Amino acid sequence: MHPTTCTGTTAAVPFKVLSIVRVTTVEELFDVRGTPCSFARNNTIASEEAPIERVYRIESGIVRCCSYTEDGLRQIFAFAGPGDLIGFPDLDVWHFTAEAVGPVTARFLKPETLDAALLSEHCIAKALRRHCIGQFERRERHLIWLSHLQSEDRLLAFLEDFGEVATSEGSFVNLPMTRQDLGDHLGMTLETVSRCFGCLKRRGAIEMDGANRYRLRGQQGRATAA
Amino acid sequence: MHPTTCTGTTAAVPFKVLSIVRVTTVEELFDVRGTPCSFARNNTIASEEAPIERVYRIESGIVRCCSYTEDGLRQIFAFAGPGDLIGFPDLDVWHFTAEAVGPVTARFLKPETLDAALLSEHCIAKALRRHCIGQFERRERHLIWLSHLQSEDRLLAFLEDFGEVATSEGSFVNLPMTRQDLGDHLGMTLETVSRCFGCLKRRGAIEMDGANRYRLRGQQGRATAA
DNA sequence: CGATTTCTTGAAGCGGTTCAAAGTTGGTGG
DNA sequence: CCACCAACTTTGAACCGCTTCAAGAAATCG
Repeated sequence: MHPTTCTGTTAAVPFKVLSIVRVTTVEELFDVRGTPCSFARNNTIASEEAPIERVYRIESGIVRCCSYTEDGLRQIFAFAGPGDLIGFPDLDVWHFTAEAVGPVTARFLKPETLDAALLSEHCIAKALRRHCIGQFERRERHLIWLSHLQSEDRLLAFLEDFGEVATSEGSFVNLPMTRQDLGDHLGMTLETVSRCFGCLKRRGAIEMDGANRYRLRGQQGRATAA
Repeated sequence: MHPTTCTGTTAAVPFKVLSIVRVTTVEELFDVRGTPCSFARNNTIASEEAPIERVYRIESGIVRCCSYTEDGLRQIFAFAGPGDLIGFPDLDVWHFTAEAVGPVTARFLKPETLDAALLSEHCIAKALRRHCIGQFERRERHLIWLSHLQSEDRLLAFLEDFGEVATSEGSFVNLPMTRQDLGDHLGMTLETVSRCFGCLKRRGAIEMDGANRYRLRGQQGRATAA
């Protein structure tokens, strides 16, 4: 039907008029229509089972997306960082809990706003589909970590992955979450996480500056020989 | 824009004219436009990294969706059964391998066909988004199994889950996959899978008719006490 | 029927958990 | 500025569940 020019990256055009302008990317939509908000450390941004009244894009800080089992165990599915989206407009209720690991700033949209954009702009619909699939692939990678890597390599895989997204200051990467958080993400106890940090340091795979800042050192490969 | 009546379930209207008719559900789209095909046991339906030229809906049989790591280990993400969709139109290449566990029949569409439907029918777009999110939630449940349940409960959780979808003949559920397949799905060795079947039988949680047919027996709860 | 694959069972070894205690960090108030 | 407290991290030792290796039983197929 109406052919639409979809540019992948959009330069930050200084919009002042909100009404007529066509918004053709998800990023733009949040920039133009999103409402800023912020959360303190350990605040709950969204609760599992609660109705979805806002969908978020994180601006700064780290959010843990997790689920609590009936026996009180916690599984952290992902740590979401700046630029990441949280929530799908098509769902009625949250399927996970989102909590601020440290201070977090974000922007939110009403699901209806995003829904309307999906109807009128196929580019946005496609971008959202791809986003969903991307998350999907992340979960599958995570599954592979849990079933095929043992603790030390699991932690290393995470650190490599996290380094990609996280802002590295002076080439050290900030790790705002606790050992318990990491354990609940990687399916191991906090003690094992701590021990693995020790092993990785001794092995020379990582360097650390305090307990919460790390830097990868070269291509160290796996502890387990092929 | 054009408001469209979207009925969740569509009665099997006997269409003979393919051209003008509007197709408003994914099911209908596969029924009307899909091409039937079939695969023998252990045939590869799709290979990871290969371009996506067809998206499938399974009609009969079970398909394992998996990925092979560089060290030759296999992770089975899911066993797809009748009615399940395999492949996303938005991706260029397959992000997993799909193989027939036993004989499989399916229907396929060209991604372009589905893409076109997504553009013209918002109902279909929404249905596909929900499908994707559903798969997503499945992976997250799987993650919880892997990190918080031990082998016996993990197998039981799978058997409960699989029983939901699988066709039960005389209330026994057919389990066409091998112990190795189950192990690669549940993150344990084939020996452990076998041993867990033994434990579950002894516990009275399941009944078996041969090695590949099972039946759940009541609410047995978990082996691990709360 | 023999040949191959799949399943079951056993015994030893190892990785991660559990429980326990000490060390470290960061924030608060005297 | 230092003392104190709470939260977090590190380290140690015993224990347990799963893996590994190995052998035998059962099912499947030409």
